[in-house]
Amino acid sequence: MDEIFGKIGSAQTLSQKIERRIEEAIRQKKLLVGAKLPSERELCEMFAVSRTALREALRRLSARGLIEIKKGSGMFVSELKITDAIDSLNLYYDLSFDSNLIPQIIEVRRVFEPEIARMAANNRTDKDLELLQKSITDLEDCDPDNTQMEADIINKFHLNVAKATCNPIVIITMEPVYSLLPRMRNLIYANVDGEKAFTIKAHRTIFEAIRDKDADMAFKAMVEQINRTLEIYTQYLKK
Amino acid sequence: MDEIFGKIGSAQTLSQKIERRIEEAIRQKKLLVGAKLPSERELCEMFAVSRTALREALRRLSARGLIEIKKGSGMFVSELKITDAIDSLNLYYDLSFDSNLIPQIIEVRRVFEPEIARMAANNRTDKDLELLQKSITDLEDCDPDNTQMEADIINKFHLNVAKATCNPIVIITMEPVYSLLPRMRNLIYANVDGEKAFTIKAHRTIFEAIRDKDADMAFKAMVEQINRTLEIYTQYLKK
DNA sequence: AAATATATTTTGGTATGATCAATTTAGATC
DNA sequence: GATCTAAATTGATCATACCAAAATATATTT
Repeated sequence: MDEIFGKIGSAQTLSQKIERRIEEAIRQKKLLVGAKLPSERELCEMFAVSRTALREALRRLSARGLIEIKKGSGMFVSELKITDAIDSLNLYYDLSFDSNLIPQIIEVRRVFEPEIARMAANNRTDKDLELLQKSITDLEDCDPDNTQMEADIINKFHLNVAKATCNPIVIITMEPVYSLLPRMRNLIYANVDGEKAFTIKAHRTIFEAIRDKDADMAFKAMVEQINRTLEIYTQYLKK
Repeated sequence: MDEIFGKIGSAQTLSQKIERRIEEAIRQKKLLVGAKLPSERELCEMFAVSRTALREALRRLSARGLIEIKKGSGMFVSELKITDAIDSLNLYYDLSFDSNLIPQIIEVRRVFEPEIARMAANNRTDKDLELLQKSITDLEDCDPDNTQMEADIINKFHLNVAKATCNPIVIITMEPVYSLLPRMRNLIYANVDGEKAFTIKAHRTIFEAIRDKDADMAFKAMVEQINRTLEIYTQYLKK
């Protein structure tokens, strides 16, 4: 009990109270996705507040992606997209980008991705395989000078591996991490000769292991791939 | 190019334009963290808009964590906290939670947490150790019948292990997962006799391994703990 | 002169009422 | 029954007034 003088009930503003009320209703599924909210005028009466206060609460909720406001037709509970959260994360990195995070991102990938590859090899569907196959051919066909596109394709491949685990928690867990990759890939690959050939080969190996449902091989191949990424980054740092 | 008929330039509302303008200024560091914005009345004049429109833009920005508004003193560019992004992720998880996901959550933990424990053993600071120590004693002192509190303490312990990795990416990645645990823990522990004794022992072992910087032991102990969780859950399902 | 108490000003928060513009709905027309 | 048109609904913006918290300036006290 060391928080005797913790923050006081933080005098919430009226519009914040309204925001919480509606947010709670959504969290508790009293308002389902797609449901139409009462009109502004009606809500004002129900809450017994002015339109000003009410509208500011609604603006906040829409800024957070909880509701969607359509002029002329009404306000609707929207399905919170994970991109809303990721946008927030990206904004964070835009504002406080710190290249120190790059090794930490790689570390996370080094620890998590091999296991993800193993899971994918065990659980992948034929549909997943098609997507992975497509990423591989896209990568091979990609203009060697277009490093941006190459980076995008590789990201997509890794995201598809995560999808192939058939575990939605894995996907939403890793999505924010992958969303950070474009920030660093260009930086790195642009500076290493002959890297592309290796990259293609490594990814093909991972693909084949998942295709053959060889979980241990998938694990191993992913370890190698990420270790290589780490090496390249370390090299890059020395320059 | 399959989006020939993609959405049109989405008629932005006035307050959204204002929001973007200010957001851009912040992104481009024209407004630095801590900087005080002009007062509402001044901004109205500068943008030549009404207070209503301006305020709604400001409410949005504060909802997203970009600015902080202090009644009576003014509005300030705030240091976007990582917790803003995490809150957003948590909300997403919260809304898309489904008890069918429980085994998949456990699977993710089984794969990720041992590695996290290893990282924690390698990187933990003394400060981290204190927090972990506190969680352990809290757990031992906890009223055996208060399963809710017990669950909270255990969650905190695991979150603190993640923090002890000293890798912010790990925290971002795992925090939303942990935020789901309170929903399932009660469900499970409430139904198993003699579980608490084991739980305490297991967590103490993890703690000691991290304390002694014994990475392999930390890994192993965490594996055991999670496997036990899985067992209990499986038992529970059969009932 | 320094510290304290008080009054004033500044700043964000809320309330009304009016008007504009996009959509939808209801009604009239063919 | 389909189509066009007018009216009603709904969110967006504006202008003005007043409230309340915080900061600042001023007066008072020691």
